[in-house]
Amino acid sequence: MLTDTEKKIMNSARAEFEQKGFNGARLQAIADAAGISKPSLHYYFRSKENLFQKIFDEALDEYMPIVNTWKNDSLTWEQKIVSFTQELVKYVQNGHMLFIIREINRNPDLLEDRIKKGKGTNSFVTYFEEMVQQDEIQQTDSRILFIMVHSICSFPVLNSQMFQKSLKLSEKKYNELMEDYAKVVADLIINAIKK
Amino acid sequence: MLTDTEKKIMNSARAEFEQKGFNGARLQAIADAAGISKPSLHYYFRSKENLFQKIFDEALDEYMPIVNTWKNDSLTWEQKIVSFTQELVKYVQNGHMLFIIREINRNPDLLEDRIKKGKGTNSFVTYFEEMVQQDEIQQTDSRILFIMVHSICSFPVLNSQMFQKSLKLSEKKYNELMEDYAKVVADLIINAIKK
DNA sequence: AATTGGTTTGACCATATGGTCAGACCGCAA
DNA sequence: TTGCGGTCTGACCATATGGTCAAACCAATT
Repeated sequence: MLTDTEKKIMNSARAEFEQKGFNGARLQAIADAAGISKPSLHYYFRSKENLFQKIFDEALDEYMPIVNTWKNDSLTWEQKIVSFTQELVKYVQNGHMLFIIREINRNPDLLEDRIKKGKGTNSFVTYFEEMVQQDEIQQTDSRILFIMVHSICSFPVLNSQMFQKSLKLSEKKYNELMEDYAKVVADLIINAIKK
Repeated sequence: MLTDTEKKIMNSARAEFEQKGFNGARLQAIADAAGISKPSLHYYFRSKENLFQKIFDEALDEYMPIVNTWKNDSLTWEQKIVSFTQELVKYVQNGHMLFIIREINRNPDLLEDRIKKGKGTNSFVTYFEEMVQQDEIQQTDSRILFIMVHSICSFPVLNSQMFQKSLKLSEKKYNELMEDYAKVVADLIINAIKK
């Protein structure tokens, strides 16, 4: 269990690391935001590296907890796709996607270490494999579908700044467009793979 | 025109900044890689900030020089999509996409400044607008199509590490899959928007 | 009141890093 | 040869930053 102080530290550390990245993050800033002194940081978490590991691990743990959609047998495959895309977009919007990608790129060992530690990347590959078996779906490589759906849902959030400028939209307008996007895109995907 | 030394510096600076990010990059490392001394860096480029700006601007300039596809009138719209997706995937693979996204996220002013400086983000929005007019295409929001196509092509490259682990593929196998991906995905997009 | 164990911090250290400066180096024109 | 403009660098500086340590603080126990 985490003490009160540890929670405060984790919270401000998460904010700092996510916004600035490992290299940009400052322990002093984390300490200040948590309302404690720098030595206290080291008292609870040995080092910057160690604190970062905790935050990063946590981010990967929380990566996509959207399993309900797939387990719900009363949904048709079309409904599952609609629900999944919407949930995924929503998830990425509040999530740690860019943080994870950025830091993995900085240091690929982060993923390797984690896999060695047992915790795999909990993916939804199998769900896609099953879905593609459906009679009404044309023959499709489930892996390609898997990658495509994730891309469609994640990238517009990651790259929002560029898209906003390209389309000359305010942040508000862009977010409005995103709501449409999630719906329209699900239909397009369904349309694309339906026989 | 750039002197020989300036070119060497730009090259090693580009490599360093792209791999480590602004905060992770070290001027000493750039100087070493260029085979010159640190003061020489400051002689040619006033400061780290300034050198970074040059590299970043250049990266944005080179962002997607794939205009030929669209200007080629002998191609059907289907062929254009096929060609465009393949070119785009190829571009992102060698490109600076993650670098750009990472740094914009670190400091959104980077984009703002550039737009104020006149250089817009050269997008392909208009091409999509025109294409969607086609009779054989069902009514589609060109902006959504624009975002979707870019996402499909860019994200698999950015997030390659995660996808590799999720799908339990070696880097080699993943790159092979990517070749299929570019083709298959074009068909899926066409299928999705065709009447 | 005194002791003890866990918690917290001011003061400090070693190192890394961006940046500066006086002077060396070098090709070339006078 | 000399002088000059441009190029280049060793030595140095100021500051930021991760990390340490001895001492203070404090609640609970005896």
